[in-house]
Amino acid sequence: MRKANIKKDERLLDPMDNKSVVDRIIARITNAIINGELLPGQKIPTESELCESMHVGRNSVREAIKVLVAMGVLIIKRAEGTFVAEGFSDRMLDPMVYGLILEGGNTKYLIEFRRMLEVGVLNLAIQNATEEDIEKLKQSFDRFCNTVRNNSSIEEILDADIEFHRTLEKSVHNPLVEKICNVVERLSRETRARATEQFITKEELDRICELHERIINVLINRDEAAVLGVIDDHYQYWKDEIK
Amino acid sequence: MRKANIKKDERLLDPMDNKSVVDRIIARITNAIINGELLPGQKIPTESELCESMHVGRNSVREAIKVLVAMGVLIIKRAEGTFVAEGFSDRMLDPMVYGLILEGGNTKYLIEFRRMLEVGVLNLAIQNATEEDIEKLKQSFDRFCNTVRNNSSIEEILDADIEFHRTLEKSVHNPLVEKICNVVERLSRETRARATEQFITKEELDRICELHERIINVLINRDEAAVLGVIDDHYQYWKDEIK
DNA sequence: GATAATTTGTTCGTATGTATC
DNA sequence: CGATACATACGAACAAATTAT
Repeated sequence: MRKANIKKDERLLDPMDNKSVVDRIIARITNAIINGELLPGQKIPTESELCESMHVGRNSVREAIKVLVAMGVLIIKRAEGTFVAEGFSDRMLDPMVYGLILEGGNTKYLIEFRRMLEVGVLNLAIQNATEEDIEKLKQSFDRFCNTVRNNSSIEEILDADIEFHRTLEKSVHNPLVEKICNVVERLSRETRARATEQFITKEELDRICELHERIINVLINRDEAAVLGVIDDHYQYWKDEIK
Repeated sequence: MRKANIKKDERLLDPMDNKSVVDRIIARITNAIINGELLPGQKIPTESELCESMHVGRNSVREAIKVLVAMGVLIIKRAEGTFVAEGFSDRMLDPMVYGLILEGGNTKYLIEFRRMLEVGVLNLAIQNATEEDIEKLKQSFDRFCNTVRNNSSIEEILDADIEFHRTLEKSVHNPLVEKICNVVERLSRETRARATEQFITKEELDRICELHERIINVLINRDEAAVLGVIDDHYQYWKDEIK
């Protein structure tokens, strides 16, 4: 009956007036988490208890919990209980993955975003990386070069490349940034595999090793001014893949 | 019986061997979307049909659909059917929101990420913005200055600021970047509100107008070298809010 | 080690609300 | 208005997994 007609886009947590029973349960649980009633790692009431306390059916409770589990907010341990997750979860970025797929496989936007992320990561690494981080990065670089010069398959080279970038991202010391980079890398892997097939000549492989070395040098010298140029050169290869 | 024992971390879509009935249904639907069997905007089979074709209970189908709806992958039109979403949905980033909350309200990571995004946005805008975009941004800047100098409330100033940044982000012409910035802005709004209360003196307000103007100038002059400095200055204010 | 209790997983049946024709 | 199709919601029952006794 009541038309509500709230402002409009003030969603994003706190549905509150969503008539759906399931949504109300979701809101109730998430609010409890936000308010600190439910702390990370803590056990939430059993399904039956939630049914009773909220006067709703068990199936509705289950649907609500399932949603939160899929989002990575709750973790179910069967026959033991349901618990609030602690910190980030991989699956929190899954919906973004679906979004990219539904966006029509437009890899252009993804590649552009990835480039943006890499620039940001290098900038942040310049600020936050420790000497130990840099040491690890050097080791990662050596492994990458060995892989490249060892006549490895594209898959292996790509893995080594990703490992290098992961190490770099770790040196930022920001789990949020790390998780997002993670997903973007996995998503753009196929595109990169196709792009990588093109510069399989020895000279190009040498050159890409050199580019990685330049990244390390920029980091060591904390040379912010050089960041954009390095990443741009690094991207020049598969830039043409953008259709 | 069969233990499968897949490689390892090859999750991220394609669970496939998850014993859970609900997860299998989710996998089936998402795979159909990825393979192109189900196209964006298309209607998926009814709950009953899915029950029958997969030999599972109706509740399991409902739980699976609920999950995908919560992720923004499916859209239910009551009494009409359930449809595959087209493109991004705001709720695809909700899980990230929860992730930040569970990460212990550590706003440091969020602010750092936001700063990274702004640098990236400005860089991309320099590459992609049209003259028309810049014109719109100037208008947005004027509105912002008027709001600031009109003795407005913090809320109003913040809204005007966000509007300015939204305009800037639009000029990047990348929906993925736009969506992510969107969410990050909404998330960091509270933190910024607290920070903004501190520099309420007239001189500071003038200065923040000037900073916005500098952003525009950097864009007009396509001055990539100045990007980092501008954003850093822009952040100097609420940098101390990082605890 | 075996049994019982607890808790989640799955299914079925049924009734209700809501939109379309 | 009625008929139909579909989603929403509840309740009951049994299966499976884990823990505690």
